[in-house]
Amino acid sequence: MLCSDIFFDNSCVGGEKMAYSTEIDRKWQKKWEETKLYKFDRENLDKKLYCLEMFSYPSGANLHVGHWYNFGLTDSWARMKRLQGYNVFHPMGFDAFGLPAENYAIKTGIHPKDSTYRNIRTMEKQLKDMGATYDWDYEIITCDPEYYKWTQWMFLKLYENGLAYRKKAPVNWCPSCKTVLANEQVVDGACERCHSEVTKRDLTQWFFKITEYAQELLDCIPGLDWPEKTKKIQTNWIGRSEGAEVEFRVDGSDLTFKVFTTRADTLYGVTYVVLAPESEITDLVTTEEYRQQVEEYKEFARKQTEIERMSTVKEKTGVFTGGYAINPVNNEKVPIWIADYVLAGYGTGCVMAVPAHDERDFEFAQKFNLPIRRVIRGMDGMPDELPFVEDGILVDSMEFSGMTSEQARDEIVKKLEKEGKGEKKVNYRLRDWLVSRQRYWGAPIPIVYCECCGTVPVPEDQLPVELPYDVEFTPDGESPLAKCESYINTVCPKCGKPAKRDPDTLDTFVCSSWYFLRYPDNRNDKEPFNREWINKLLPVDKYVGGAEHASMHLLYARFFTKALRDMGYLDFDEPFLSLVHQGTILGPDGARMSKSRGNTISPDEYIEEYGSDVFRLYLAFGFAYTEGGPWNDEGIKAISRFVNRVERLVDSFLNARDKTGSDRFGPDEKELAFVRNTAIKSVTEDADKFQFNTSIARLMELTNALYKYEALDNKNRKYMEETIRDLLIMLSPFAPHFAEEMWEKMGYPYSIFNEKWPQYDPEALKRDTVELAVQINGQVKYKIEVPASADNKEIEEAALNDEKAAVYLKDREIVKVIVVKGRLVNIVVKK
RNA sequence: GCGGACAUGGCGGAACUGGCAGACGCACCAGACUUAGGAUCUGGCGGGAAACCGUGGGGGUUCAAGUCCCUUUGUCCGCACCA
Repeated sequence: MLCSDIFFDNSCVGGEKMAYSTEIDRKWQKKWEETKLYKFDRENLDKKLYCLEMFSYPSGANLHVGHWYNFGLTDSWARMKRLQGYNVFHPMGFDAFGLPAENYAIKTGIHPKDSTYRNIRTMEKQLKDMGATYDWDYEIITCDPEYYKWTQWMFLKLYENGLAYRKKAPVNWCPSCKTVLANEQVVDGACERCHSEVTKRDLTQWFFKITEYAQELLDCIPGLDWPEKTKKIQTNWIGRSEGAEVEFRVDGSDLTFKVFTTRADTLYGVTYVVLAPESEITDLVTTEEYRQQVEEYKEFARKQTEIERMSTVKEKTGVFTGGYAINPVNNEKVPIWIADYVLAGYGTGCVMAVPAHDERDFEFAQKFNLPIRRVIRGMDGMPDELPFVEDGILVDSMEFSGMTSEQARDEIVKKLEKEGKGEKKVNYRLRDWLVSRQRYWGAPIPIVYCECCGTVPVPEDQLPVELPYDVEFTPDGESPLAKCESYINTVCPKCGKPAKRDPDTLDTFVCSSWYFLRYPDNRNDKEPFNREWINKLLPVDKYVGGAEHASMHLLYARFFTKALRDMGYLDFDEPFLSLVHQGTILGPDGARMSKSRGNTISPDEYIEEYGSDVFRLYLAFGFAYTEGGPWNDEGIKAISRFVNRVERLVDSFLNARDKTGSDRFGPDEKELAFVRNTAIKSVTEDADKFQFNTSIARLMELTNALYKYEALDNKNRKYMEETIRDLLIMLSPFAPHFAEEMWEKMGYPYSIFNEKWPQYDPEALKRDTVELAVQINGQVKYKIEVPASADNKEIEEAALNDEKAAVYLKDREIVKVIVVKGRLVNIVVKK
């Protein structure tokens, strides 16, 4: 038993202490810090590269596999870029406001501020243990008053520029989180965070006018180096739709209302109009006789949860208001209904119903016995039973009859335009961003309400509006800050009379909408950032984080950037030029990791056993980066073996260093050179596009080739050393501590990270002869060896004259021969 | 319901612009070294006795298809009464 360690441990080869471990990690982390290896160089900005991971929420637990996958591998990428001569700016910080800390406080009584800062300390330590290249001088923490002061400043600037406004509107309410939510935070009718069913509440809340930028947000998407999927999500989220706005008059009154339609060609088929139950004009058109049923229906609609309302299978409901509208194209009187299939937030909240040519209207009309009038026929006898929703030829539409739908849309709107009753209109699905939250742990909204002066922004020199510490934050639907007398009661900055502060805090997405702008200038206490300086450092060149932020953070950050540009604070259009999403590492059972499933993988245990580099390397090698996949214990063991294999290679090289070698450059060296240069080329290209698995594969091949070469009796030690040198440099981004240790072992000067990334020699990739596959009618039958320089004619001859060819060509006619240089020869024959 | 992505050995995953499918690794098998092996090294490894067959299923285009087109199934994602 006593000896088992020695026997079963691989640490005693060649009498020297072997095996990379956490000790090596610590050794180099210390040295890197002491020598300030990763300090960003503020001078040489012509080759700057801003590499950023989405910062994270400081949770109490240790870093999980997902953090390592995102941070560790992006760090490898950053390290490679550094070796390639880039001046890499790679900061890290914390998205520290948010619900978990507050909920934790409600449960345990520990103040969010205390738990958050404690968690941040733990996480900082863990991130340092990971050995990433972060320059901590640029750290930011969004719950620091020095940071949220500027978040509040952002709010005020948006307010001054008409991009922040307050309105009363039906807003999404999560009964469990006891706060409102932005549209983006409602997923399938449920709260994104706690999955409770979201309901509607009529509240006065702050909004950011992101819709003002809908078109530009859409227009810039094609130019972004982002995953297509993410671009598509944003495009759909913005949801541009072209149509017309048409004005209807209410019968017997001066009142008018507009409807948005993409099918102006069907205007002659309108048989009724429908208002959203929440629409303000509902009350105005409702007649006394129908008032009660309208009120009852409004109540019914209001009570529904989002999930109920969104259900497309449910039967249509609605009631007649008693009022009538006049169709502007033919002055026909049509009844006005209200129904919850019309959404208050989209378009004008009113639709013209054309049951003959719209499925929803058709269903509704059938149920309530409303007239259905065909005005479109299918083209060329195309089947056109109702509801016929395609384009076609107009019928029964006065002078427009006979036109195509496309033509009629234009002509009808033109006519309405002349009469001032309609115009072309682009509509967006995107709604303004609701930013108020009835919670404590967030940046306070810097607004004061004064009885005399009304809504008064807090003057800049009074920022930050600090969060009070002693607060009762049990949520009851009212903002915790509202109950904090000392906070809520203040004086009006304008007139000095008593006034009240806004009791809400800002959505944490506001904090993360501009943090990338603050990193480069995080100590600036005069302004959020210096314009000239961030114009030099931004945009972010490579942004890496989860795909779940496609329609929220990434859209908001783009909006902020554009708004700040237009307000004159910066001079670029987009914050993140290139974006990568990491995949998800699943549990060994292939399911999403979760405590309840008991399939979580704790990085710490593996790091303790194998060291941080082995863990990182496994994450790099075992998965397609953007896909992720199931964890596999065997995989990490394999990587550990690979690391040991490299170390043994270095050791055996060193043991024989003094022995004489040759300086020949024969076939063996040529073969080694081929593998070496292939590796350089492939690793450079693959790692650049976050294809780490194939990068590591090429390094394994190079290691295998070196082993093969090492086994030879007579070798060119100088060339072998050069090759090992390249191997270590290329391995260093992925296994930084280990590579640094091997580098030192080889006797090279500190640090490997100050070396130059190797460049491949195209000559070494050329082989003297190449093997080509020969196909007969597309099937590979045999192989031939030809000089690499052979032209098509020579290759064809070699293929046809090969001794193996005869069998296949006997009694057959050669139709043609296709030669693909360097690949194959295809001989097409027939009997 | 609409839109998109994906589907490759026992497993994780490779495959340029249509050009030898299965790189690299795991697992497995054999051998070597060994008192020993869960260490290390060497070799093998899609199926099939072979002809041949093989990239979810079916069809097509092409000299040639994992890759392009049509269709179908399954998984995942986005949107979901958007007028």
